[in-house]
Amino acid sequence: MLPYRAVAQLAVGETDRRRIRGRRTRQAILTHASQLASAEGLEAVSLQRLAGDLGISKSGLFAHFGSKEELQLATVDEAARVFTEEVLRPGLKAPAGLGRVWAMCNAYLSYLSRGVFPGGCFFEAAVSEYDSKPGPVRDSVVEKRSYWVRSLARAVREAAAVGDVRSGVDADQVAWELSCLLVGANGSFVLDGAGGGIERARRGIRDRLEHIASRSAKRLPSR
Amino acid sequence: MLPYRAVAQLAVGETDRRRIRGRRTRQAILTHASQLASAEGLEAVSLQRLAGDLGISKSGLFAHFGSKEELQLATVDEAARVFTEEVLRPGLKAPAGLGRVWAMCNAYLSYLSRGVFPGGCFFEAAVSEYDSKPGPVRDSVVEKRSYWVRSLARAVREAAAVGDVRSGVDADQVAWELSCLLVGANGSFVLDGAGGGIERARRGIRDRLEHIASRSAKRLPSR
DNA sequence: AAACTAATAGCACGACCGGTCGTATAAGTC
DNA sequence: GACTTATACGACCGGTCGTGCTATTAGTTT
Repeated sequence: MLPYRAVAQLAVGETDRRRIRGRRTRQAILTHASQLASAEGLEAVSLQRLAGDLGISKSGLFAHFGSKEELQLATVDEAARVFTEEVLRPGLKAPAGLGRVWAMCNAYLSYLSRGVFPGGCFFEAAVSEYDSKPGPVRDSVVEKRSYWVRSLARAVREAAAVGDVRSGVDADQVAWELSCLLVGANGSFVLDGAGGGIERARRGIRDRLEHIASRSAKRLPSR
Repeated sequence: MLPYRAVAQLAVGETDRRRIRGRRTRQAILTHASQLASAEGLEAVSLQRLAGDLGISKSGLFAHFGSKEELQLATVDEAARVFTEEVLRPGLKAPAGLGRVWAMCNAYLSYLSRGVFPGGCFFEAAVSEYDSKPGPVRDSVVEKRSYWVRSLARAVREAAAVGDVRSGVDADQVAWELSCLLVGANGSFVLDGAGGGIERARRGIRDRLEHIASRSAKRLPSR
């Protein structure tokens, strides 16, 4: 591996402005940290490991964050940025209705199967790692995950508002069940790699959505 | 070959207090270790922590197992013993049919809400902790968890065999979806303590079972 | 009571952890 | 040129980890 300086300079080029180099390094750290954390857990990402992988010194890395916890929080934020880009944004492009709910679920399943994070969904891994470790990291992770489930619930309510959903359907219950199937897909995907769980989840979600669809709702696309 | 005296001691069995003392210590260690691991993860159960909690020395504890991995494997086995007693056995008491599937799911939900393990289901915690850490511990945990899902699938097939299930239903798909809802209940229970997720899961599972029930199937009890 | 042995304790090791410190270099400013 | 600030390095600290070696305690046998 090239020494750090060579890499940073290659990346930045000749029009070197101040602070750019540090930012690049920081971004490289966070990218690698979030990938690693999805697979091995946030706690397993030690300063030493991270610095070794990136070919920089532990103390140099440390100086970017000031504490382990700050590094972890920044890693979570980076993962949230990726999640927004890879799941929320494409899912919300679909027009409101059951089609949007379906698109959001498929965006999540695609994000899994494309291996955006090598260890499956970053937030599922982080939530189950931190579920009983109180502190800022847990708070951040839980909040960001719950935002996703709330977005699903909102999409279901919007679908009801545009007349896609039969009356008497509990939107929060539906969203909760959908998120269970998505989490299950993540689990199966992580455990046995293949896409079996993802197809199972797609089938289950389609069933569930067709079951609550009103007669006037459009048919769901195949994916 | 054992010396004759050792054979004699083995024959006397329970009346030998020397062996008893060691066994009781070992059992106390494993009970505490499995409880702790469900809440904080298997890796967080260090010899130091465990010995401190139990008021014994680290090396004394260590001598019972010979390695950290052996301790972890024994802890997993202990958790499996508890799971069998608290979930599988009561669930399988119900006669074959959809009622048994319902009973198994309810046994699991009861095992959650009674707090048999303080950190929710031991195996869900362990699986997500070890999903990308190859080795004997992962193998053991994954095998025991998949045994539970296979048991669910078998119960669904039995229900079909006794005529409780409409034709054309994919038993493995149903079992997979049920396990997703149960896992979701565990997640909600661990995250926000209350029984909201458990009731959500019960509702979802009941819906799902009624949806696949044949006309001849008996009504499900309230729980 | 002495001998024996399983169970437990004491102690030290090397590896790794997060974190601190002083120092060196590179780039921008005066 | 000298000065400033951002950036990274190497050496080191106290602490925890799993583990091994040796001593001690307690219960049984003779």
